[in-house]
Amino acid sequence: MIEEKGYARTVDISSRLNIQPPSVTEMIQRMDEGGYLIYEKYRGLKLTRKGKDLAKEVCERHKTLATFLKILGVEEEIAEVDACKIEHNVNSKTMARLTKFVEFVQNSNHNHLWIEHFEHYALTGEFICED
Amino acid sequence: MIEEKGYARTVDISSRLNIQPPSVTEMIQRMDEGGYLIYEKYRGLKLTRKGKDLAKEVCERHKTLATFLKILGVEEEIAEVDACKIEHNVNSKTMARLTKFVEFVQNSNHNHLWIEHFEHYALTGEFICED
DNA sequence: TATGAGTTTTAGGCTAACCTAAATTTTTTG
DNA sequence: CAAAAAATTTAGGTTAGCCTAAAACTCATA
Repeated sequence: MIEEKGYARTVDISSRLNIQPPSVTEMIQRMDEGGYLIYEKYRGLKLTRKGKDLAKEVCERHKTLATFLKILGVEEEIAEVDACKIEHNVNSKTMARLTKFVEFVQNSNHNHLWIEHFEHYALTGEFICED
Repeated sequence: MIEEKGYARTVDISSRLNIQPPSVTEMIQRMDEGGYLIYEKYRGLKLTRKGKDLAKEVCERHKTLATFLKILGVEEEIAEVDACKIEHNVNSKTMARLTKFVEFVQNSNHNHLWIEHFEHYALTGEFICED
């Protein structure tokens, strides 16, 4: 519904995050104090530059983490949930490393044989040896 | 110092965790209520079976996560800190997958060429192609 | 344009996890 | 073995992040 309207109401956020509307208002007020958004009571809010930058960073962290977990064979849904739990807590050097890893797997041309080998190991406990 | 004595005092725990002694006492009391340990005021405490099992599980999670991050090239210290932050939040299916991955890297006989390739990529941004 | 449905906010409350200051207990030592 | 030092606990306070119930506001429409 957010997508249709082009903006989010308090209720939209509260149902998306599975929390009650007053919690949303409260957090909006704290984000206003922190300078992440500009807020006008009952009327709406707008992200500031600072807010947008943070949002973008967290989104990217999330995407990277989720993709990463999926590469390792974690189910989509679990990967998404776990990415949420990790995205705020991890050192940025760690994130940088995970990002590199995802790039490495996704951007190189030759198909990563080792991933198939890993999947085989995860499934059977056996190592495929090519010598 | 804990290692020398064979047991931990409130102060040992508080300095290890960088929190004040009253916070330690408080948590000990909560863990007592939860059945994770048996506690005698001013005298000491002892982990129950339940407490030991949980401790063991969290230790293993920690070890796996830290090893995992180090395999990906995260610095030792950062890996340890981040492992602490993640160890309580991640789905056990995800943990299982990470465990498999660590086993896969550590137990297979042939040296994982892809890790060298990844390190090269992380360093230079270039892919090594062998064809 | 007044009203009622729906939305948003306020008010007040809860718990977890920390804190400091002060009281209590244990341990050390002169 | 008593007094001082150290460790531990209690008492009381804070903040974040949630909650419910009630008040305030908006807006469509009758």
